[in-house]
Amino acid sequence: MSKQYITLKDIAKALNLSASTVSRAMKNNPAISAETRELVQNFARKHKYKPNILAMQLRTKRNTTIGVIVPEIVHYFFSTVLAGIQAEAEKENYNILICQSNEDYKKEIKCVQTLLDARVSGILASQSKTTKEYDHFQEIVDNNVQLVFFDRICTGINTDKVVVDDYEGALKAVDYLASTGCKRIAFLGSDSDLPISNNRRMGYESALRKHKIKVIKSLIKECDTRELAQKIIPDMLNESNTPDAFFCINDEVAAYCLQAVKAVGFRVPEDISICGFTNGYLTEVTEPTLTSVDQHGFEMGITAARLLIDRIEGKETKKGVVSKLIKTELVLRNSTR
Amino acid sequence: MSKQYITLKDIAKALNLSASTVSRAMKNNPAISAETRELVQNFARKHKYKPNILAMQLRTKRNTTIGVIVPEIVHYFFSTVLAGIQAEAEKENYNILICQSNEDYKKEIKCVQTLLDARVSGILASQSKTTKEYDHFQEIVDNNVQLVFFDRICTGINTDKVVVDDYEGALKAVDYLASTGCKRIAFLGSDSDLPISNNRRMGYESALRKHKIKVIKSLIKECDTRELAQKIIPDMLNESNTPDAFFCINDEVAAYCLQAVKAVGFRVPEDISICGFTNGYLTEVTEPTLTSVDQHGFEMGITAARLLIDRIEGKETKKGVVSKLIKTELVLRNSTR
DNA sequence: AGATTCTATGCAAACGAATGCATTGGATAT
DNA sequence: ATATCCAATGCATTCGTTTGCATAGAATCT
Repeated sequence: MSKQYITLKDIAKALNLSASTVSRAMKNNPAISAETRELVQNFARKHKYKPNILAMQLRTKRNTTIGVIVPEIVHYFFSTVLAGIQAEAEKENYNILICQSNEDYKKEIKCVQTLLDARVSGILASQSKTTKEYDHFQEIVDNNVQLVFFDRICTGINTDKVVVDDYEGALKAVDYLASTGCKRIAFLGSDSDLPISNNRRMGYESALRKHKIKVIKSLIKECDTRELAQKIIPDMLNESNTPDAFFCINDEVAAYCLQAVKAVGFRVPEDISICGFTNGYLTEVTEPTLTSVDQHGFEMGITAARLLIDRIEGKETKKGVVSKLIKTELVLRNSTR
Repeated sequence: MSKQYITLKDIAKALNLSASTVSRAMKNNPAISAETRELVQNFARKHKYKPNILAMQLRTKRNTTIGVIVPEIVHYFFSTVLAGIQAEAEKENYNILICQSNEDYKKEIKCVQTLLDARVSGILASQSKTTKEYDHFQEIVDNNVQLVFFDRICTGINTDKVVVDDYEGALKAVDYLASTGCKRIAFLGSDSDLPISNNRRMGYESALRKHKIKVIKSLIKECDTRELAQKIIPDMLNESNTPDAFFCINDEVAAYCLQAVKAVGFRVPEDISICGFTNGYLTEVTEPTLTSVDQHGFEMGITAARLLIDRIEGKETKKGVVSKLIKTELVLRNSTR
């Protein structure tokens, strides 16, 4: 279709030079005289010459596109990470190709295929919740394509990763809750296969131990969506010994938790404290506003992209697996004492 | 770096055929005998042959990547549109390259360059708020690259577009407000240069006229961010004749409006009704929940991608400009009577 | 002046796939 | 038996760049 772009050969012909000379002149190759260089570059500028990246990449076998696989685009945290990836990639003149798995294993496989087909030189991935097998990720590695996981890492495969310090985030949050007098702190988590949930539970338990509070099984639930929140939380509030705090796996659950708690007549934070995880849009518009653990998604995106690009360009030379931790930050608002 | 992929030539050598035969066999070219076809395709499958898209595109000069320019990725509406674009593009085996202008004119120019450099065959764009000149968009057209605007269209350039029916959305919302008895309905809009804001104001005014309510200048403000909301709204509430409804340009402003209104002691919706625009995450977690106009971002993404791909493939043959309207939907919740 | 070096350039072959145009061998027609 | 045709395959070129190597002419050395 579009064929209006001018090529090296066109320039060469116009200037009575060979394509190789033009190529070198454009790249400031010292073998080319200053005059010709100027001549060529001026001509190129004037005629808006754009090198054909396809041809370039075909020839040099190096490609400046990286692929990203996220479970969902319409999601505060992931879109924040995407923004970070985009920022860093752009700085390094990489393009990013984005795929969405929709939390679906089959779709995730298709994403991998799409990205490998596109010959990306590296992939940043966050695993879908439903993924239990890893052959598709293994295929990436087998094809010598760099792979870095972020946030939802894949435990079945040994490769670089960037994760939020979930343990520490949970620890700080629950420590804070306990230090303000909460004794029966509930943990609303996710599938315990997911490291992010598991690590937070460990942080949660550590904090409890630190405060000499017993870990009670019935206060730990798998509850990571709006639907589950609206089903599970009212039940928990009906039991004899109601929680006096909820530490939630994400802001959404925390927000619906807030509603459920208020609906039953408890005051927040006087009777029950609530803390979320993400620190996204929602935190400022709930009533009361929501205390939450910030995951620094933008920074995570930058870090992950940085690491991937360093791998691609051979600047990160560590032989084994590189793991980076992104620090969390507890942001206090009015849903906690 | 990555050179492990197997090529047509490799297959040819292994099977003692020529590359052209292999190429044709892979494409089910009838000139090739059934046996050879099977032979080749089985071999290819077994060795996970992936055609090199770069080479293919270089040769055929058609490229299946489309670029997208959005003002912000971390934004409910735009991320929804992105998801729609992604879904449609994937269905048609197109890849999408995403750029973010950050509402910055200079950055937007850079986005265009990046996408043209990448030789995308089409671009979907939503203009940044700060853009007042259009040379960069013109360059897209000049290079014979297809261009479709969505949502924030560029008035300075004559090309296909997909927009929300802002006029009708505003009309429906304000009509509803008036029909529930609101008499002094404020409009919190955006820069009047932006068609989306202007069209909504017109819808707003039409609704008022329909209900024989006078349009009052002081009830129309430019207020499209959290910061402005927190500054402007309290002032409006302090005036003698306070509004009894706010129709806001987005959910965010509506949510902060809600807070400001309640802070002064008004009840929502009894004293003052509030209506947002977007119908995103926020609407369910405010108190009361927020009535809002749904923009059907996902559908917009699909429609825009569809149109662009049809243009690229020559299936949309209309000579002039194609404009598509996405219908809105008023979603009633508890912030309106 | 002849040999050597350097400077600036061009030639040609890649990269991987697609494709118009041969070419081959066998089958059919005459 | 020869001419004709078709089916199946190969050759060679092309897309736009890059790059090792060759080469031309000028400059320097001896």
